[in-house]
Amino acid sequence: MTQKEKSELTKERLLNEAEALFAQKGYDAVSVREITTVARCNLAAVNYHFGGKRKLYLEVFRARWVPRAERVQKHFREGLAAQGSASPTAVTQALAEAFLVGPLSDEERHRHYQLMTRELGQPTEAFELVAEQVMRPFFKGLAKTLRTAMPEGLGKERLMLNILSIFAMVLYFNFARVAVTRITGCEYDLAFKERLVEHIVEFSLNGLGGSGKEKPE
Amino acid sequence: MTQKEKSELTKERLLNEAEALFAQKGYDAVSVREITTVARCNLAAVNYHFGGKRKLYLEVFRARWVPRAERVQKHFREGLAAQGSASPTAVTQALAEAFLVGPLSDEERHRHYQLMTRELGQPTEAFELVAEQVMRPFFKGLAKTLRTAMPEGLGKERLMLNILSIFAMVLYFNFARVAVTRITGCEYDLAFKERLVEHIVEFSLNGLGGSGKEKPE
DNA sequence: AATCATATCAAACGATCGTTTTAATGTCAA
DNA sequence: TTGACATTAAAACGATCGTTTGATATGATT
Repeated sequence: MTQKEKSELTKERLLNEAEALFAQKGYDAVSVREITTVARCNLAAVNYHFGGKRKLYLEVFRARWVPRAERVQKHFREGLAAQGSASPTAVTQALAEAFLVGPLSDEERHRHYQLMTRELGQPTEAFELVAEQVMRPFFKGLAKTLRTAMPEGLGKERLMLNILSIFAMVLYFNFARVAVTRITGCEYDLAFKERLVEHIVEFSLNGLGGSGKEKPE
Repeated sequence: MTQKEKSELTKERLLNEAEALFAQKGYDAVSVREITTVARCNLAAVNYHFGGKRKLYLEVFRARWVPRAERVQKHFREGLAAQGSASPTAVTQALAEAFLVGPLSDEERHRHYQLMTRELGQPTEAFELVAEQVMRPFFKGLAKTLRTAMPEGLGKERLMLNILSIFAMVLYFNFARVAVTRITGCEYDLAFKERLVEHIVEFSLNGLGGSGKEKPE
């Protein structure tokens, strides 16, 4: 193995472990020593390869988060195309499927949304990256897709709020797993996650009305 | 002013400033020196009055967060009673009103949900407090209220998921204000917050279907 | 084989962290 | 007024933080 390849492996390990730790504990709660220890390399490696802790954090988003988000988006577009329709039902179904199941492993998805939620609550430079390279093009395309299938009277803002509300549930049920488990008593096994997808799709499409018609007062 | 009263004022200032900083930056990103500086007291005051940084954090939840949550719950119950009905519509309306407007000032509410969301994503001892003293009784009562108004076939789990989904939106739109502003282009002024309440209520009740009927394919 | 560039390493840097210690100050009862 | 007590204040503690340094080892180049 060449020198260059070994160096690349070290960078890979650092990115992987850094992402896992940042997602799990947040930027401030993770030390460079902790990262380099689990990545089995020297303390100075972070500064040597990335130029510092902050830049490693940003590189996690550049080299890991953004590409993964693009994979999810691609999966969504293909799923929507496969349905042959851009109705709200089809879009919602495809959205929920892509973001809750999609091309990611469960562990990957958990990390993904943890990082995202942290940035949402406390935006840093990384959020600029995500907003510009991932969110903006996605929302632009999605709004265009949906506009043709929804009533013309529906303003752009309402459209955005609808999409954001679906996101809210997706992020929440991934971010707050521990709490959700505690409240519902359900572990995040395959069966529960399937029910979760079903619920979010149904709720997004029909709200409370979908899972039970309102009794007359 | 007596000695005791002055001491209480110091504790009050510490609790207030600590809560604001913890909500804004998260536990790890806030130092005891920062808290004591903005609270205009000595560095040692945190240890003297609360026994340490961790215990101050817990006291923020005990003395500030839990009582505030109980105020919100009281407001919800009264709002529901005023409607004279426990239909899903009435409950949703009362929920959204209590949690998005309710008895709290905007700043208070923002802090409240920031702290909550941080605990959801990374539960500490404080989450135990919240789960036991606030969430458990609330969900218990809410489930009981809703069960009579919803179809009998609707399982307890689905009921929980519906409530959690409303929570998800409430938390999200409070926690991710910066991002929401960035995406929608809307500032969190009074008008936008009113539209937000309207949206969440409508979305919770009718999903996407409520804000625009699906076009035939 | 000799030279150079690169990656890794142990060690130490100054800064800041939460906490403790010790002294000074103010308050209230006796 | 004096002694006891509670609170504040300044200073220092050891630990850990992110980063830098200089030495060493390793692979590539001439």
